Amino acid sequence: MRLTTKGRFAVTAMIDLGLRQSAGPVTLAAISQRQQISLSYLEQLFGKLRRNGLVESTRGPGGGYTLSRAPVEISVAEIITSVDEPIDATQCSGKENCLGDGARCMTHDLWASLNAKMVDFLGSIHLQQLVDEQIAKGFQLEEKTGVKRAITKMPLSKPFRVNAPNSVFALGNVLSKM
Amino acid sequence: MRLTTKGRFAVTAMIDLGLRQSAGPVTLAAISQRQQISLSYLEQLFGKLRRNGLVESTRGPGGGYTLSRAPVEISVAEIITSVDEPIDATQCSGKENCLGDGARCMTHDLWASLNAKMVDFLGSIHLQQLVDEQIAKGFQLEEKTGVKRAITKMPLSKPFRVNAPNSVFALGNVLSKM
DNA sequence: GCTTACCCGAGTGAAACACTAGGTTTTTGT
DNA sequence: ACAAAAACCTAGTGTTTCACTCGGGTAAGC
Repeated sequence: MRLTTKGRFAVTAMIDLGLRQSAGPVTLAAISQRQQISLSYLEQLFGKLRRNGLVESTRGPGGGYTLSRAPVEISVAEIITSVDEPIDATQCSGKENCLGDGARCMTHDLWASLNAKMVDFLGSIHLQQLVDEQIAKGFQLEEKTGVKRAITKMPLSKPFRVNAPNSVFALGNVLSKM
Repeated sequence: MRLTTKGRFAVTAMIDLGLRQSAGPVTLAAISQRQQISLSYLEQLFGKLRRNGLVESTRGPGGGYTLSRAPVEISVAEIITSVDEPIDATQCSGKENCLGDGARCMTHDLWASLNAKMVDFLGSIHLQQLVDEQIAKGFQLEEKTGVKRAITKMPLSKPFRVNAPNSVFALGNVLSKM
């Protein structure tokens, strides 16, 4: 599993979806505006999410995306591994005797077990929890403005570019607390 | 926090260090050979580890690196955050009102809390545990070959290049289990 | 048949990754 | 004093990934 902003975008979008899907399919255009994520980028992410069975799509006007399962049954691990599917893990991929002289490759077992712990952990956090957290923090659904698709043309404040693959899980140096 | 092979290299090297530092400082050249990590790359990583107070160095012949604390007091989170120090987290870094119309930025709180959980988790895993795990799996220290620095010139099997920033925590799709 | 919205692939600049090259400095053994 | 060993440092280099744009295509609703 890899942790980047890509994963964050996916999780964020999924929460947005979880918060609003009660009113029917949610369009990517709407998520793009609310979460300031490029529409085309969202399309790529949701393509993967759909192919991994996390969301379902309905096309045409009034269409959009819906969660294909209850938010309780979607884990953060699933979302993240869906969008950046890992290619290969260890440099000695597969082979047991990676150091030549019969010595076991430390990296192998080690990282596998650490990986398992990570997946367990992120697998234990479900979308429902994150959605609830947002509601608890004061999220309120906007009133549906009477007519469906009332505001067709809007200023549309383009999501500005962030090109940096900036770090997820940023934090001040942990050491400073010791 | 970002999870890549960079972090894995650092953790692996630190375990190697933890396993052998009882016999005095460990050279990067030795770690490089054992773990198949480029020497210069290791130097860069250990430069950061040293500046973050995780290891101490002694120069000159017979020198090398030692852990600056007991393995019980070094967490995986510290190692990882030491080598790839995060630059910036959210795209709306710092600002509260990121969406303009007073709406709070969902990403902010959300990712902060998820981050905290991750750091807590990786902070709860200590080097000692990983070292013990290796010992349990059959690790044995080589006999010190009498003379210090006995084998000066060796075949030296150069670590081969892996250039891909390949994924850490790789795993088969989680979905397939559901 | 127009609009809406999902779908898809190819391409792009910037950044990070995983190194290499080539040095300098400090310490040790002779 | 000298050479070797080791840490230290800076500046590069090719590849990959990130985050995104562009330009179309396809399915559904009015």
